[in-house]
Amino acid sequence: METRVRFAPSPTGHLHIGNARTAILNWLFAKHTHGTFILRIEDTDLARSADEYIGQIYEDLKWLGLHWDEGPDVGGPHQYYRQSERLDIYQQYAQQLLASKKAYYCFCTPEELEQMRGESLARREDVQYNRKCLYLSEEQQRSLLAQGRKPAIRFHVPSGDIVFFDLVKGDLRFEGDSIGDFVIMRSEGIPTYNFAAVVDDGLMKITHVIRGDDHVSNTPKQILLYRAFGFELPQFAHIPMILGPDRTRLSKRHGATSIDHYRYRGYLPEAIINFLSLLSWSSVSGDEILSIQQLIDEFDFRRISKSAAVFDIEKLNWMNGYYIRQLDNDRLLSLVTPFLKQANYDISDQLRLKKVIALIKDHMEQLDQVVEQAAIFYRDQVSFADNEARAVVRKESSQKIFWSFLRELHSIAELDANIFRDMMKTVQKETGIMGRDLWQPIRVALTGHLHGPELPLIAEILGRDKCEKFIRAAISN
RNA sequence: GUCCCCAUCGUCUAGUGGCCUAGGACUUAGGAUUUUCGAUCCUACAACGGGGGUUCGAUUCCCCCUGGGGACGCCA
Repeated sequence: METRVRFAPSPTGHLHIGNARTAILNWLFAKHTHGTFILRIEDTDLARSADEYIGQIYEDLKWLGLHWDEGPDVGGPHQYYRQSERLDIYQQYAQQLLASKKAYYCFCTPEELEQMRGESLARREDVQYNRKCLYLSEEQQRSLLAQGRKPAIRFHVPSGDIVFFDLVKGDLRFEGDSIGDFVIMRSEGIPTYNFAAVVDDGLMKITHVIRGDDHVSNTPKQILLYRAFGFELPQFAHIPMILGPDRTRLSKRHGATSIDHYRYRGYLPEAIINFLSLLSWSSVSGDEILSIQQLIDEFDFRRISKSAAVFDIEKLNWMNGYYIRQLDNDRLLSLVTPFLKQANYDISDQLRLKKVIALIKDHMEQLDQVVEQAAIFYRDQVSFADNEARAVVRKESSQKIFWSFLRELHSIAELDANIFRDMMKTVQKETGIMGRDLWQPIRVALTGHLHGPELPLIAEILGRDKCEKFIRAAISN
């Protein structure tokens, strides 16, 4: 049987890390099984949904490389793929439940419901709808309707346990009595999430529902709906949540959580996918650096752990740096160019830029760091990073080195890495200073930093004249 | 309050009764290399939440406790 999975985000903001992980897992599974990956936009929350976010979701997904086979923009055999365009379908299915008495009108107002909830809570009782409207007679309903009251529609939850097998959680059991009659249609004729999702998943013939852990308690409700409609039940796979460092659900207060933030900071999609895959999952081999193809090949629900995972930015950074180091220089050059342009660097000398990139490649964990890393090559004046750097330059021995270095510089016409090394040897002999004490002052004079890329190559790229200028500046500092 | 789920180094995880003196990765600390820095390589620190069972033997199976998370909405 062909597998059909869907990623169904709500356009209420940017694509979130957690949602992205859900999308990735759905996509990986679709690829693994040669199935169909569907994008469905769940925009039934009129107040919070916005069209602009739909475009952003497309962009983020495309950037990650997760292309969909059916969706609002590409169409497909189960038109439409935006819930706001399917309102009449939901209406029709709701009427069907009403007719078969599996659902009923509820005239309670939000205020009344709120009050009821408050009272139950105060009495330390279960907060469930009390089925007040279930017992309304036909006449009462008619008169309420005649008054112009707009009722919501509630599903009448039958008693009895609901059991199902979850691909990652295993056997799950819920007591029917612990589930209250839930609203499937709001008074304005808009479906609620649980209802719309089931109608769509049923109609779109979704075979596997892969989604976040936070939906497990929705699942029994949905199963009841599937049964009420006679839809074939999909397989469920509830993947663990991603947590912040304080072990609560990852959210804005933990820092950047939207995928586009990571895109703009210069994280690589393959690093993001690799990293996110490793949350609550591990490969059989234990390898952690895995290509997209390997992730597709190795996808297996049985290897997804049941417990939540903390999002560790440190490890993501390391992994992104690793992926950057693996990039070939031309590719890195093109990836990094937009950042340099944005920072107004004069990158007309591409040959020089290439040397710069090759040099700082090992020092980057995010692409946007190219701006600060390359800064030393695109300025006319050295500024010292901190007091420690300034102190190094001011040391008496450092000043000795500078004078000696300057003399050497005057004896040459052109500077390259090898000549620089020879010069350093001479300076060492002349001053009797060696090792760190010799190299660090020159590094700081040339770059302003205590740390940085290989010094001879820095000198080569800077060139004779700039080196002279910077050393002179360090002397008079 | 009710329902559901989870529990191995600081973090991500391996582990499905003996191979575990619990393995790997990130982080941190040392070292090697580099006459400097980074990258790289090596080494080290560091965990089975507690209590009961079952068993010849429990990280692994069962129960309780504790801790954490999620849901209980005319949000998704």
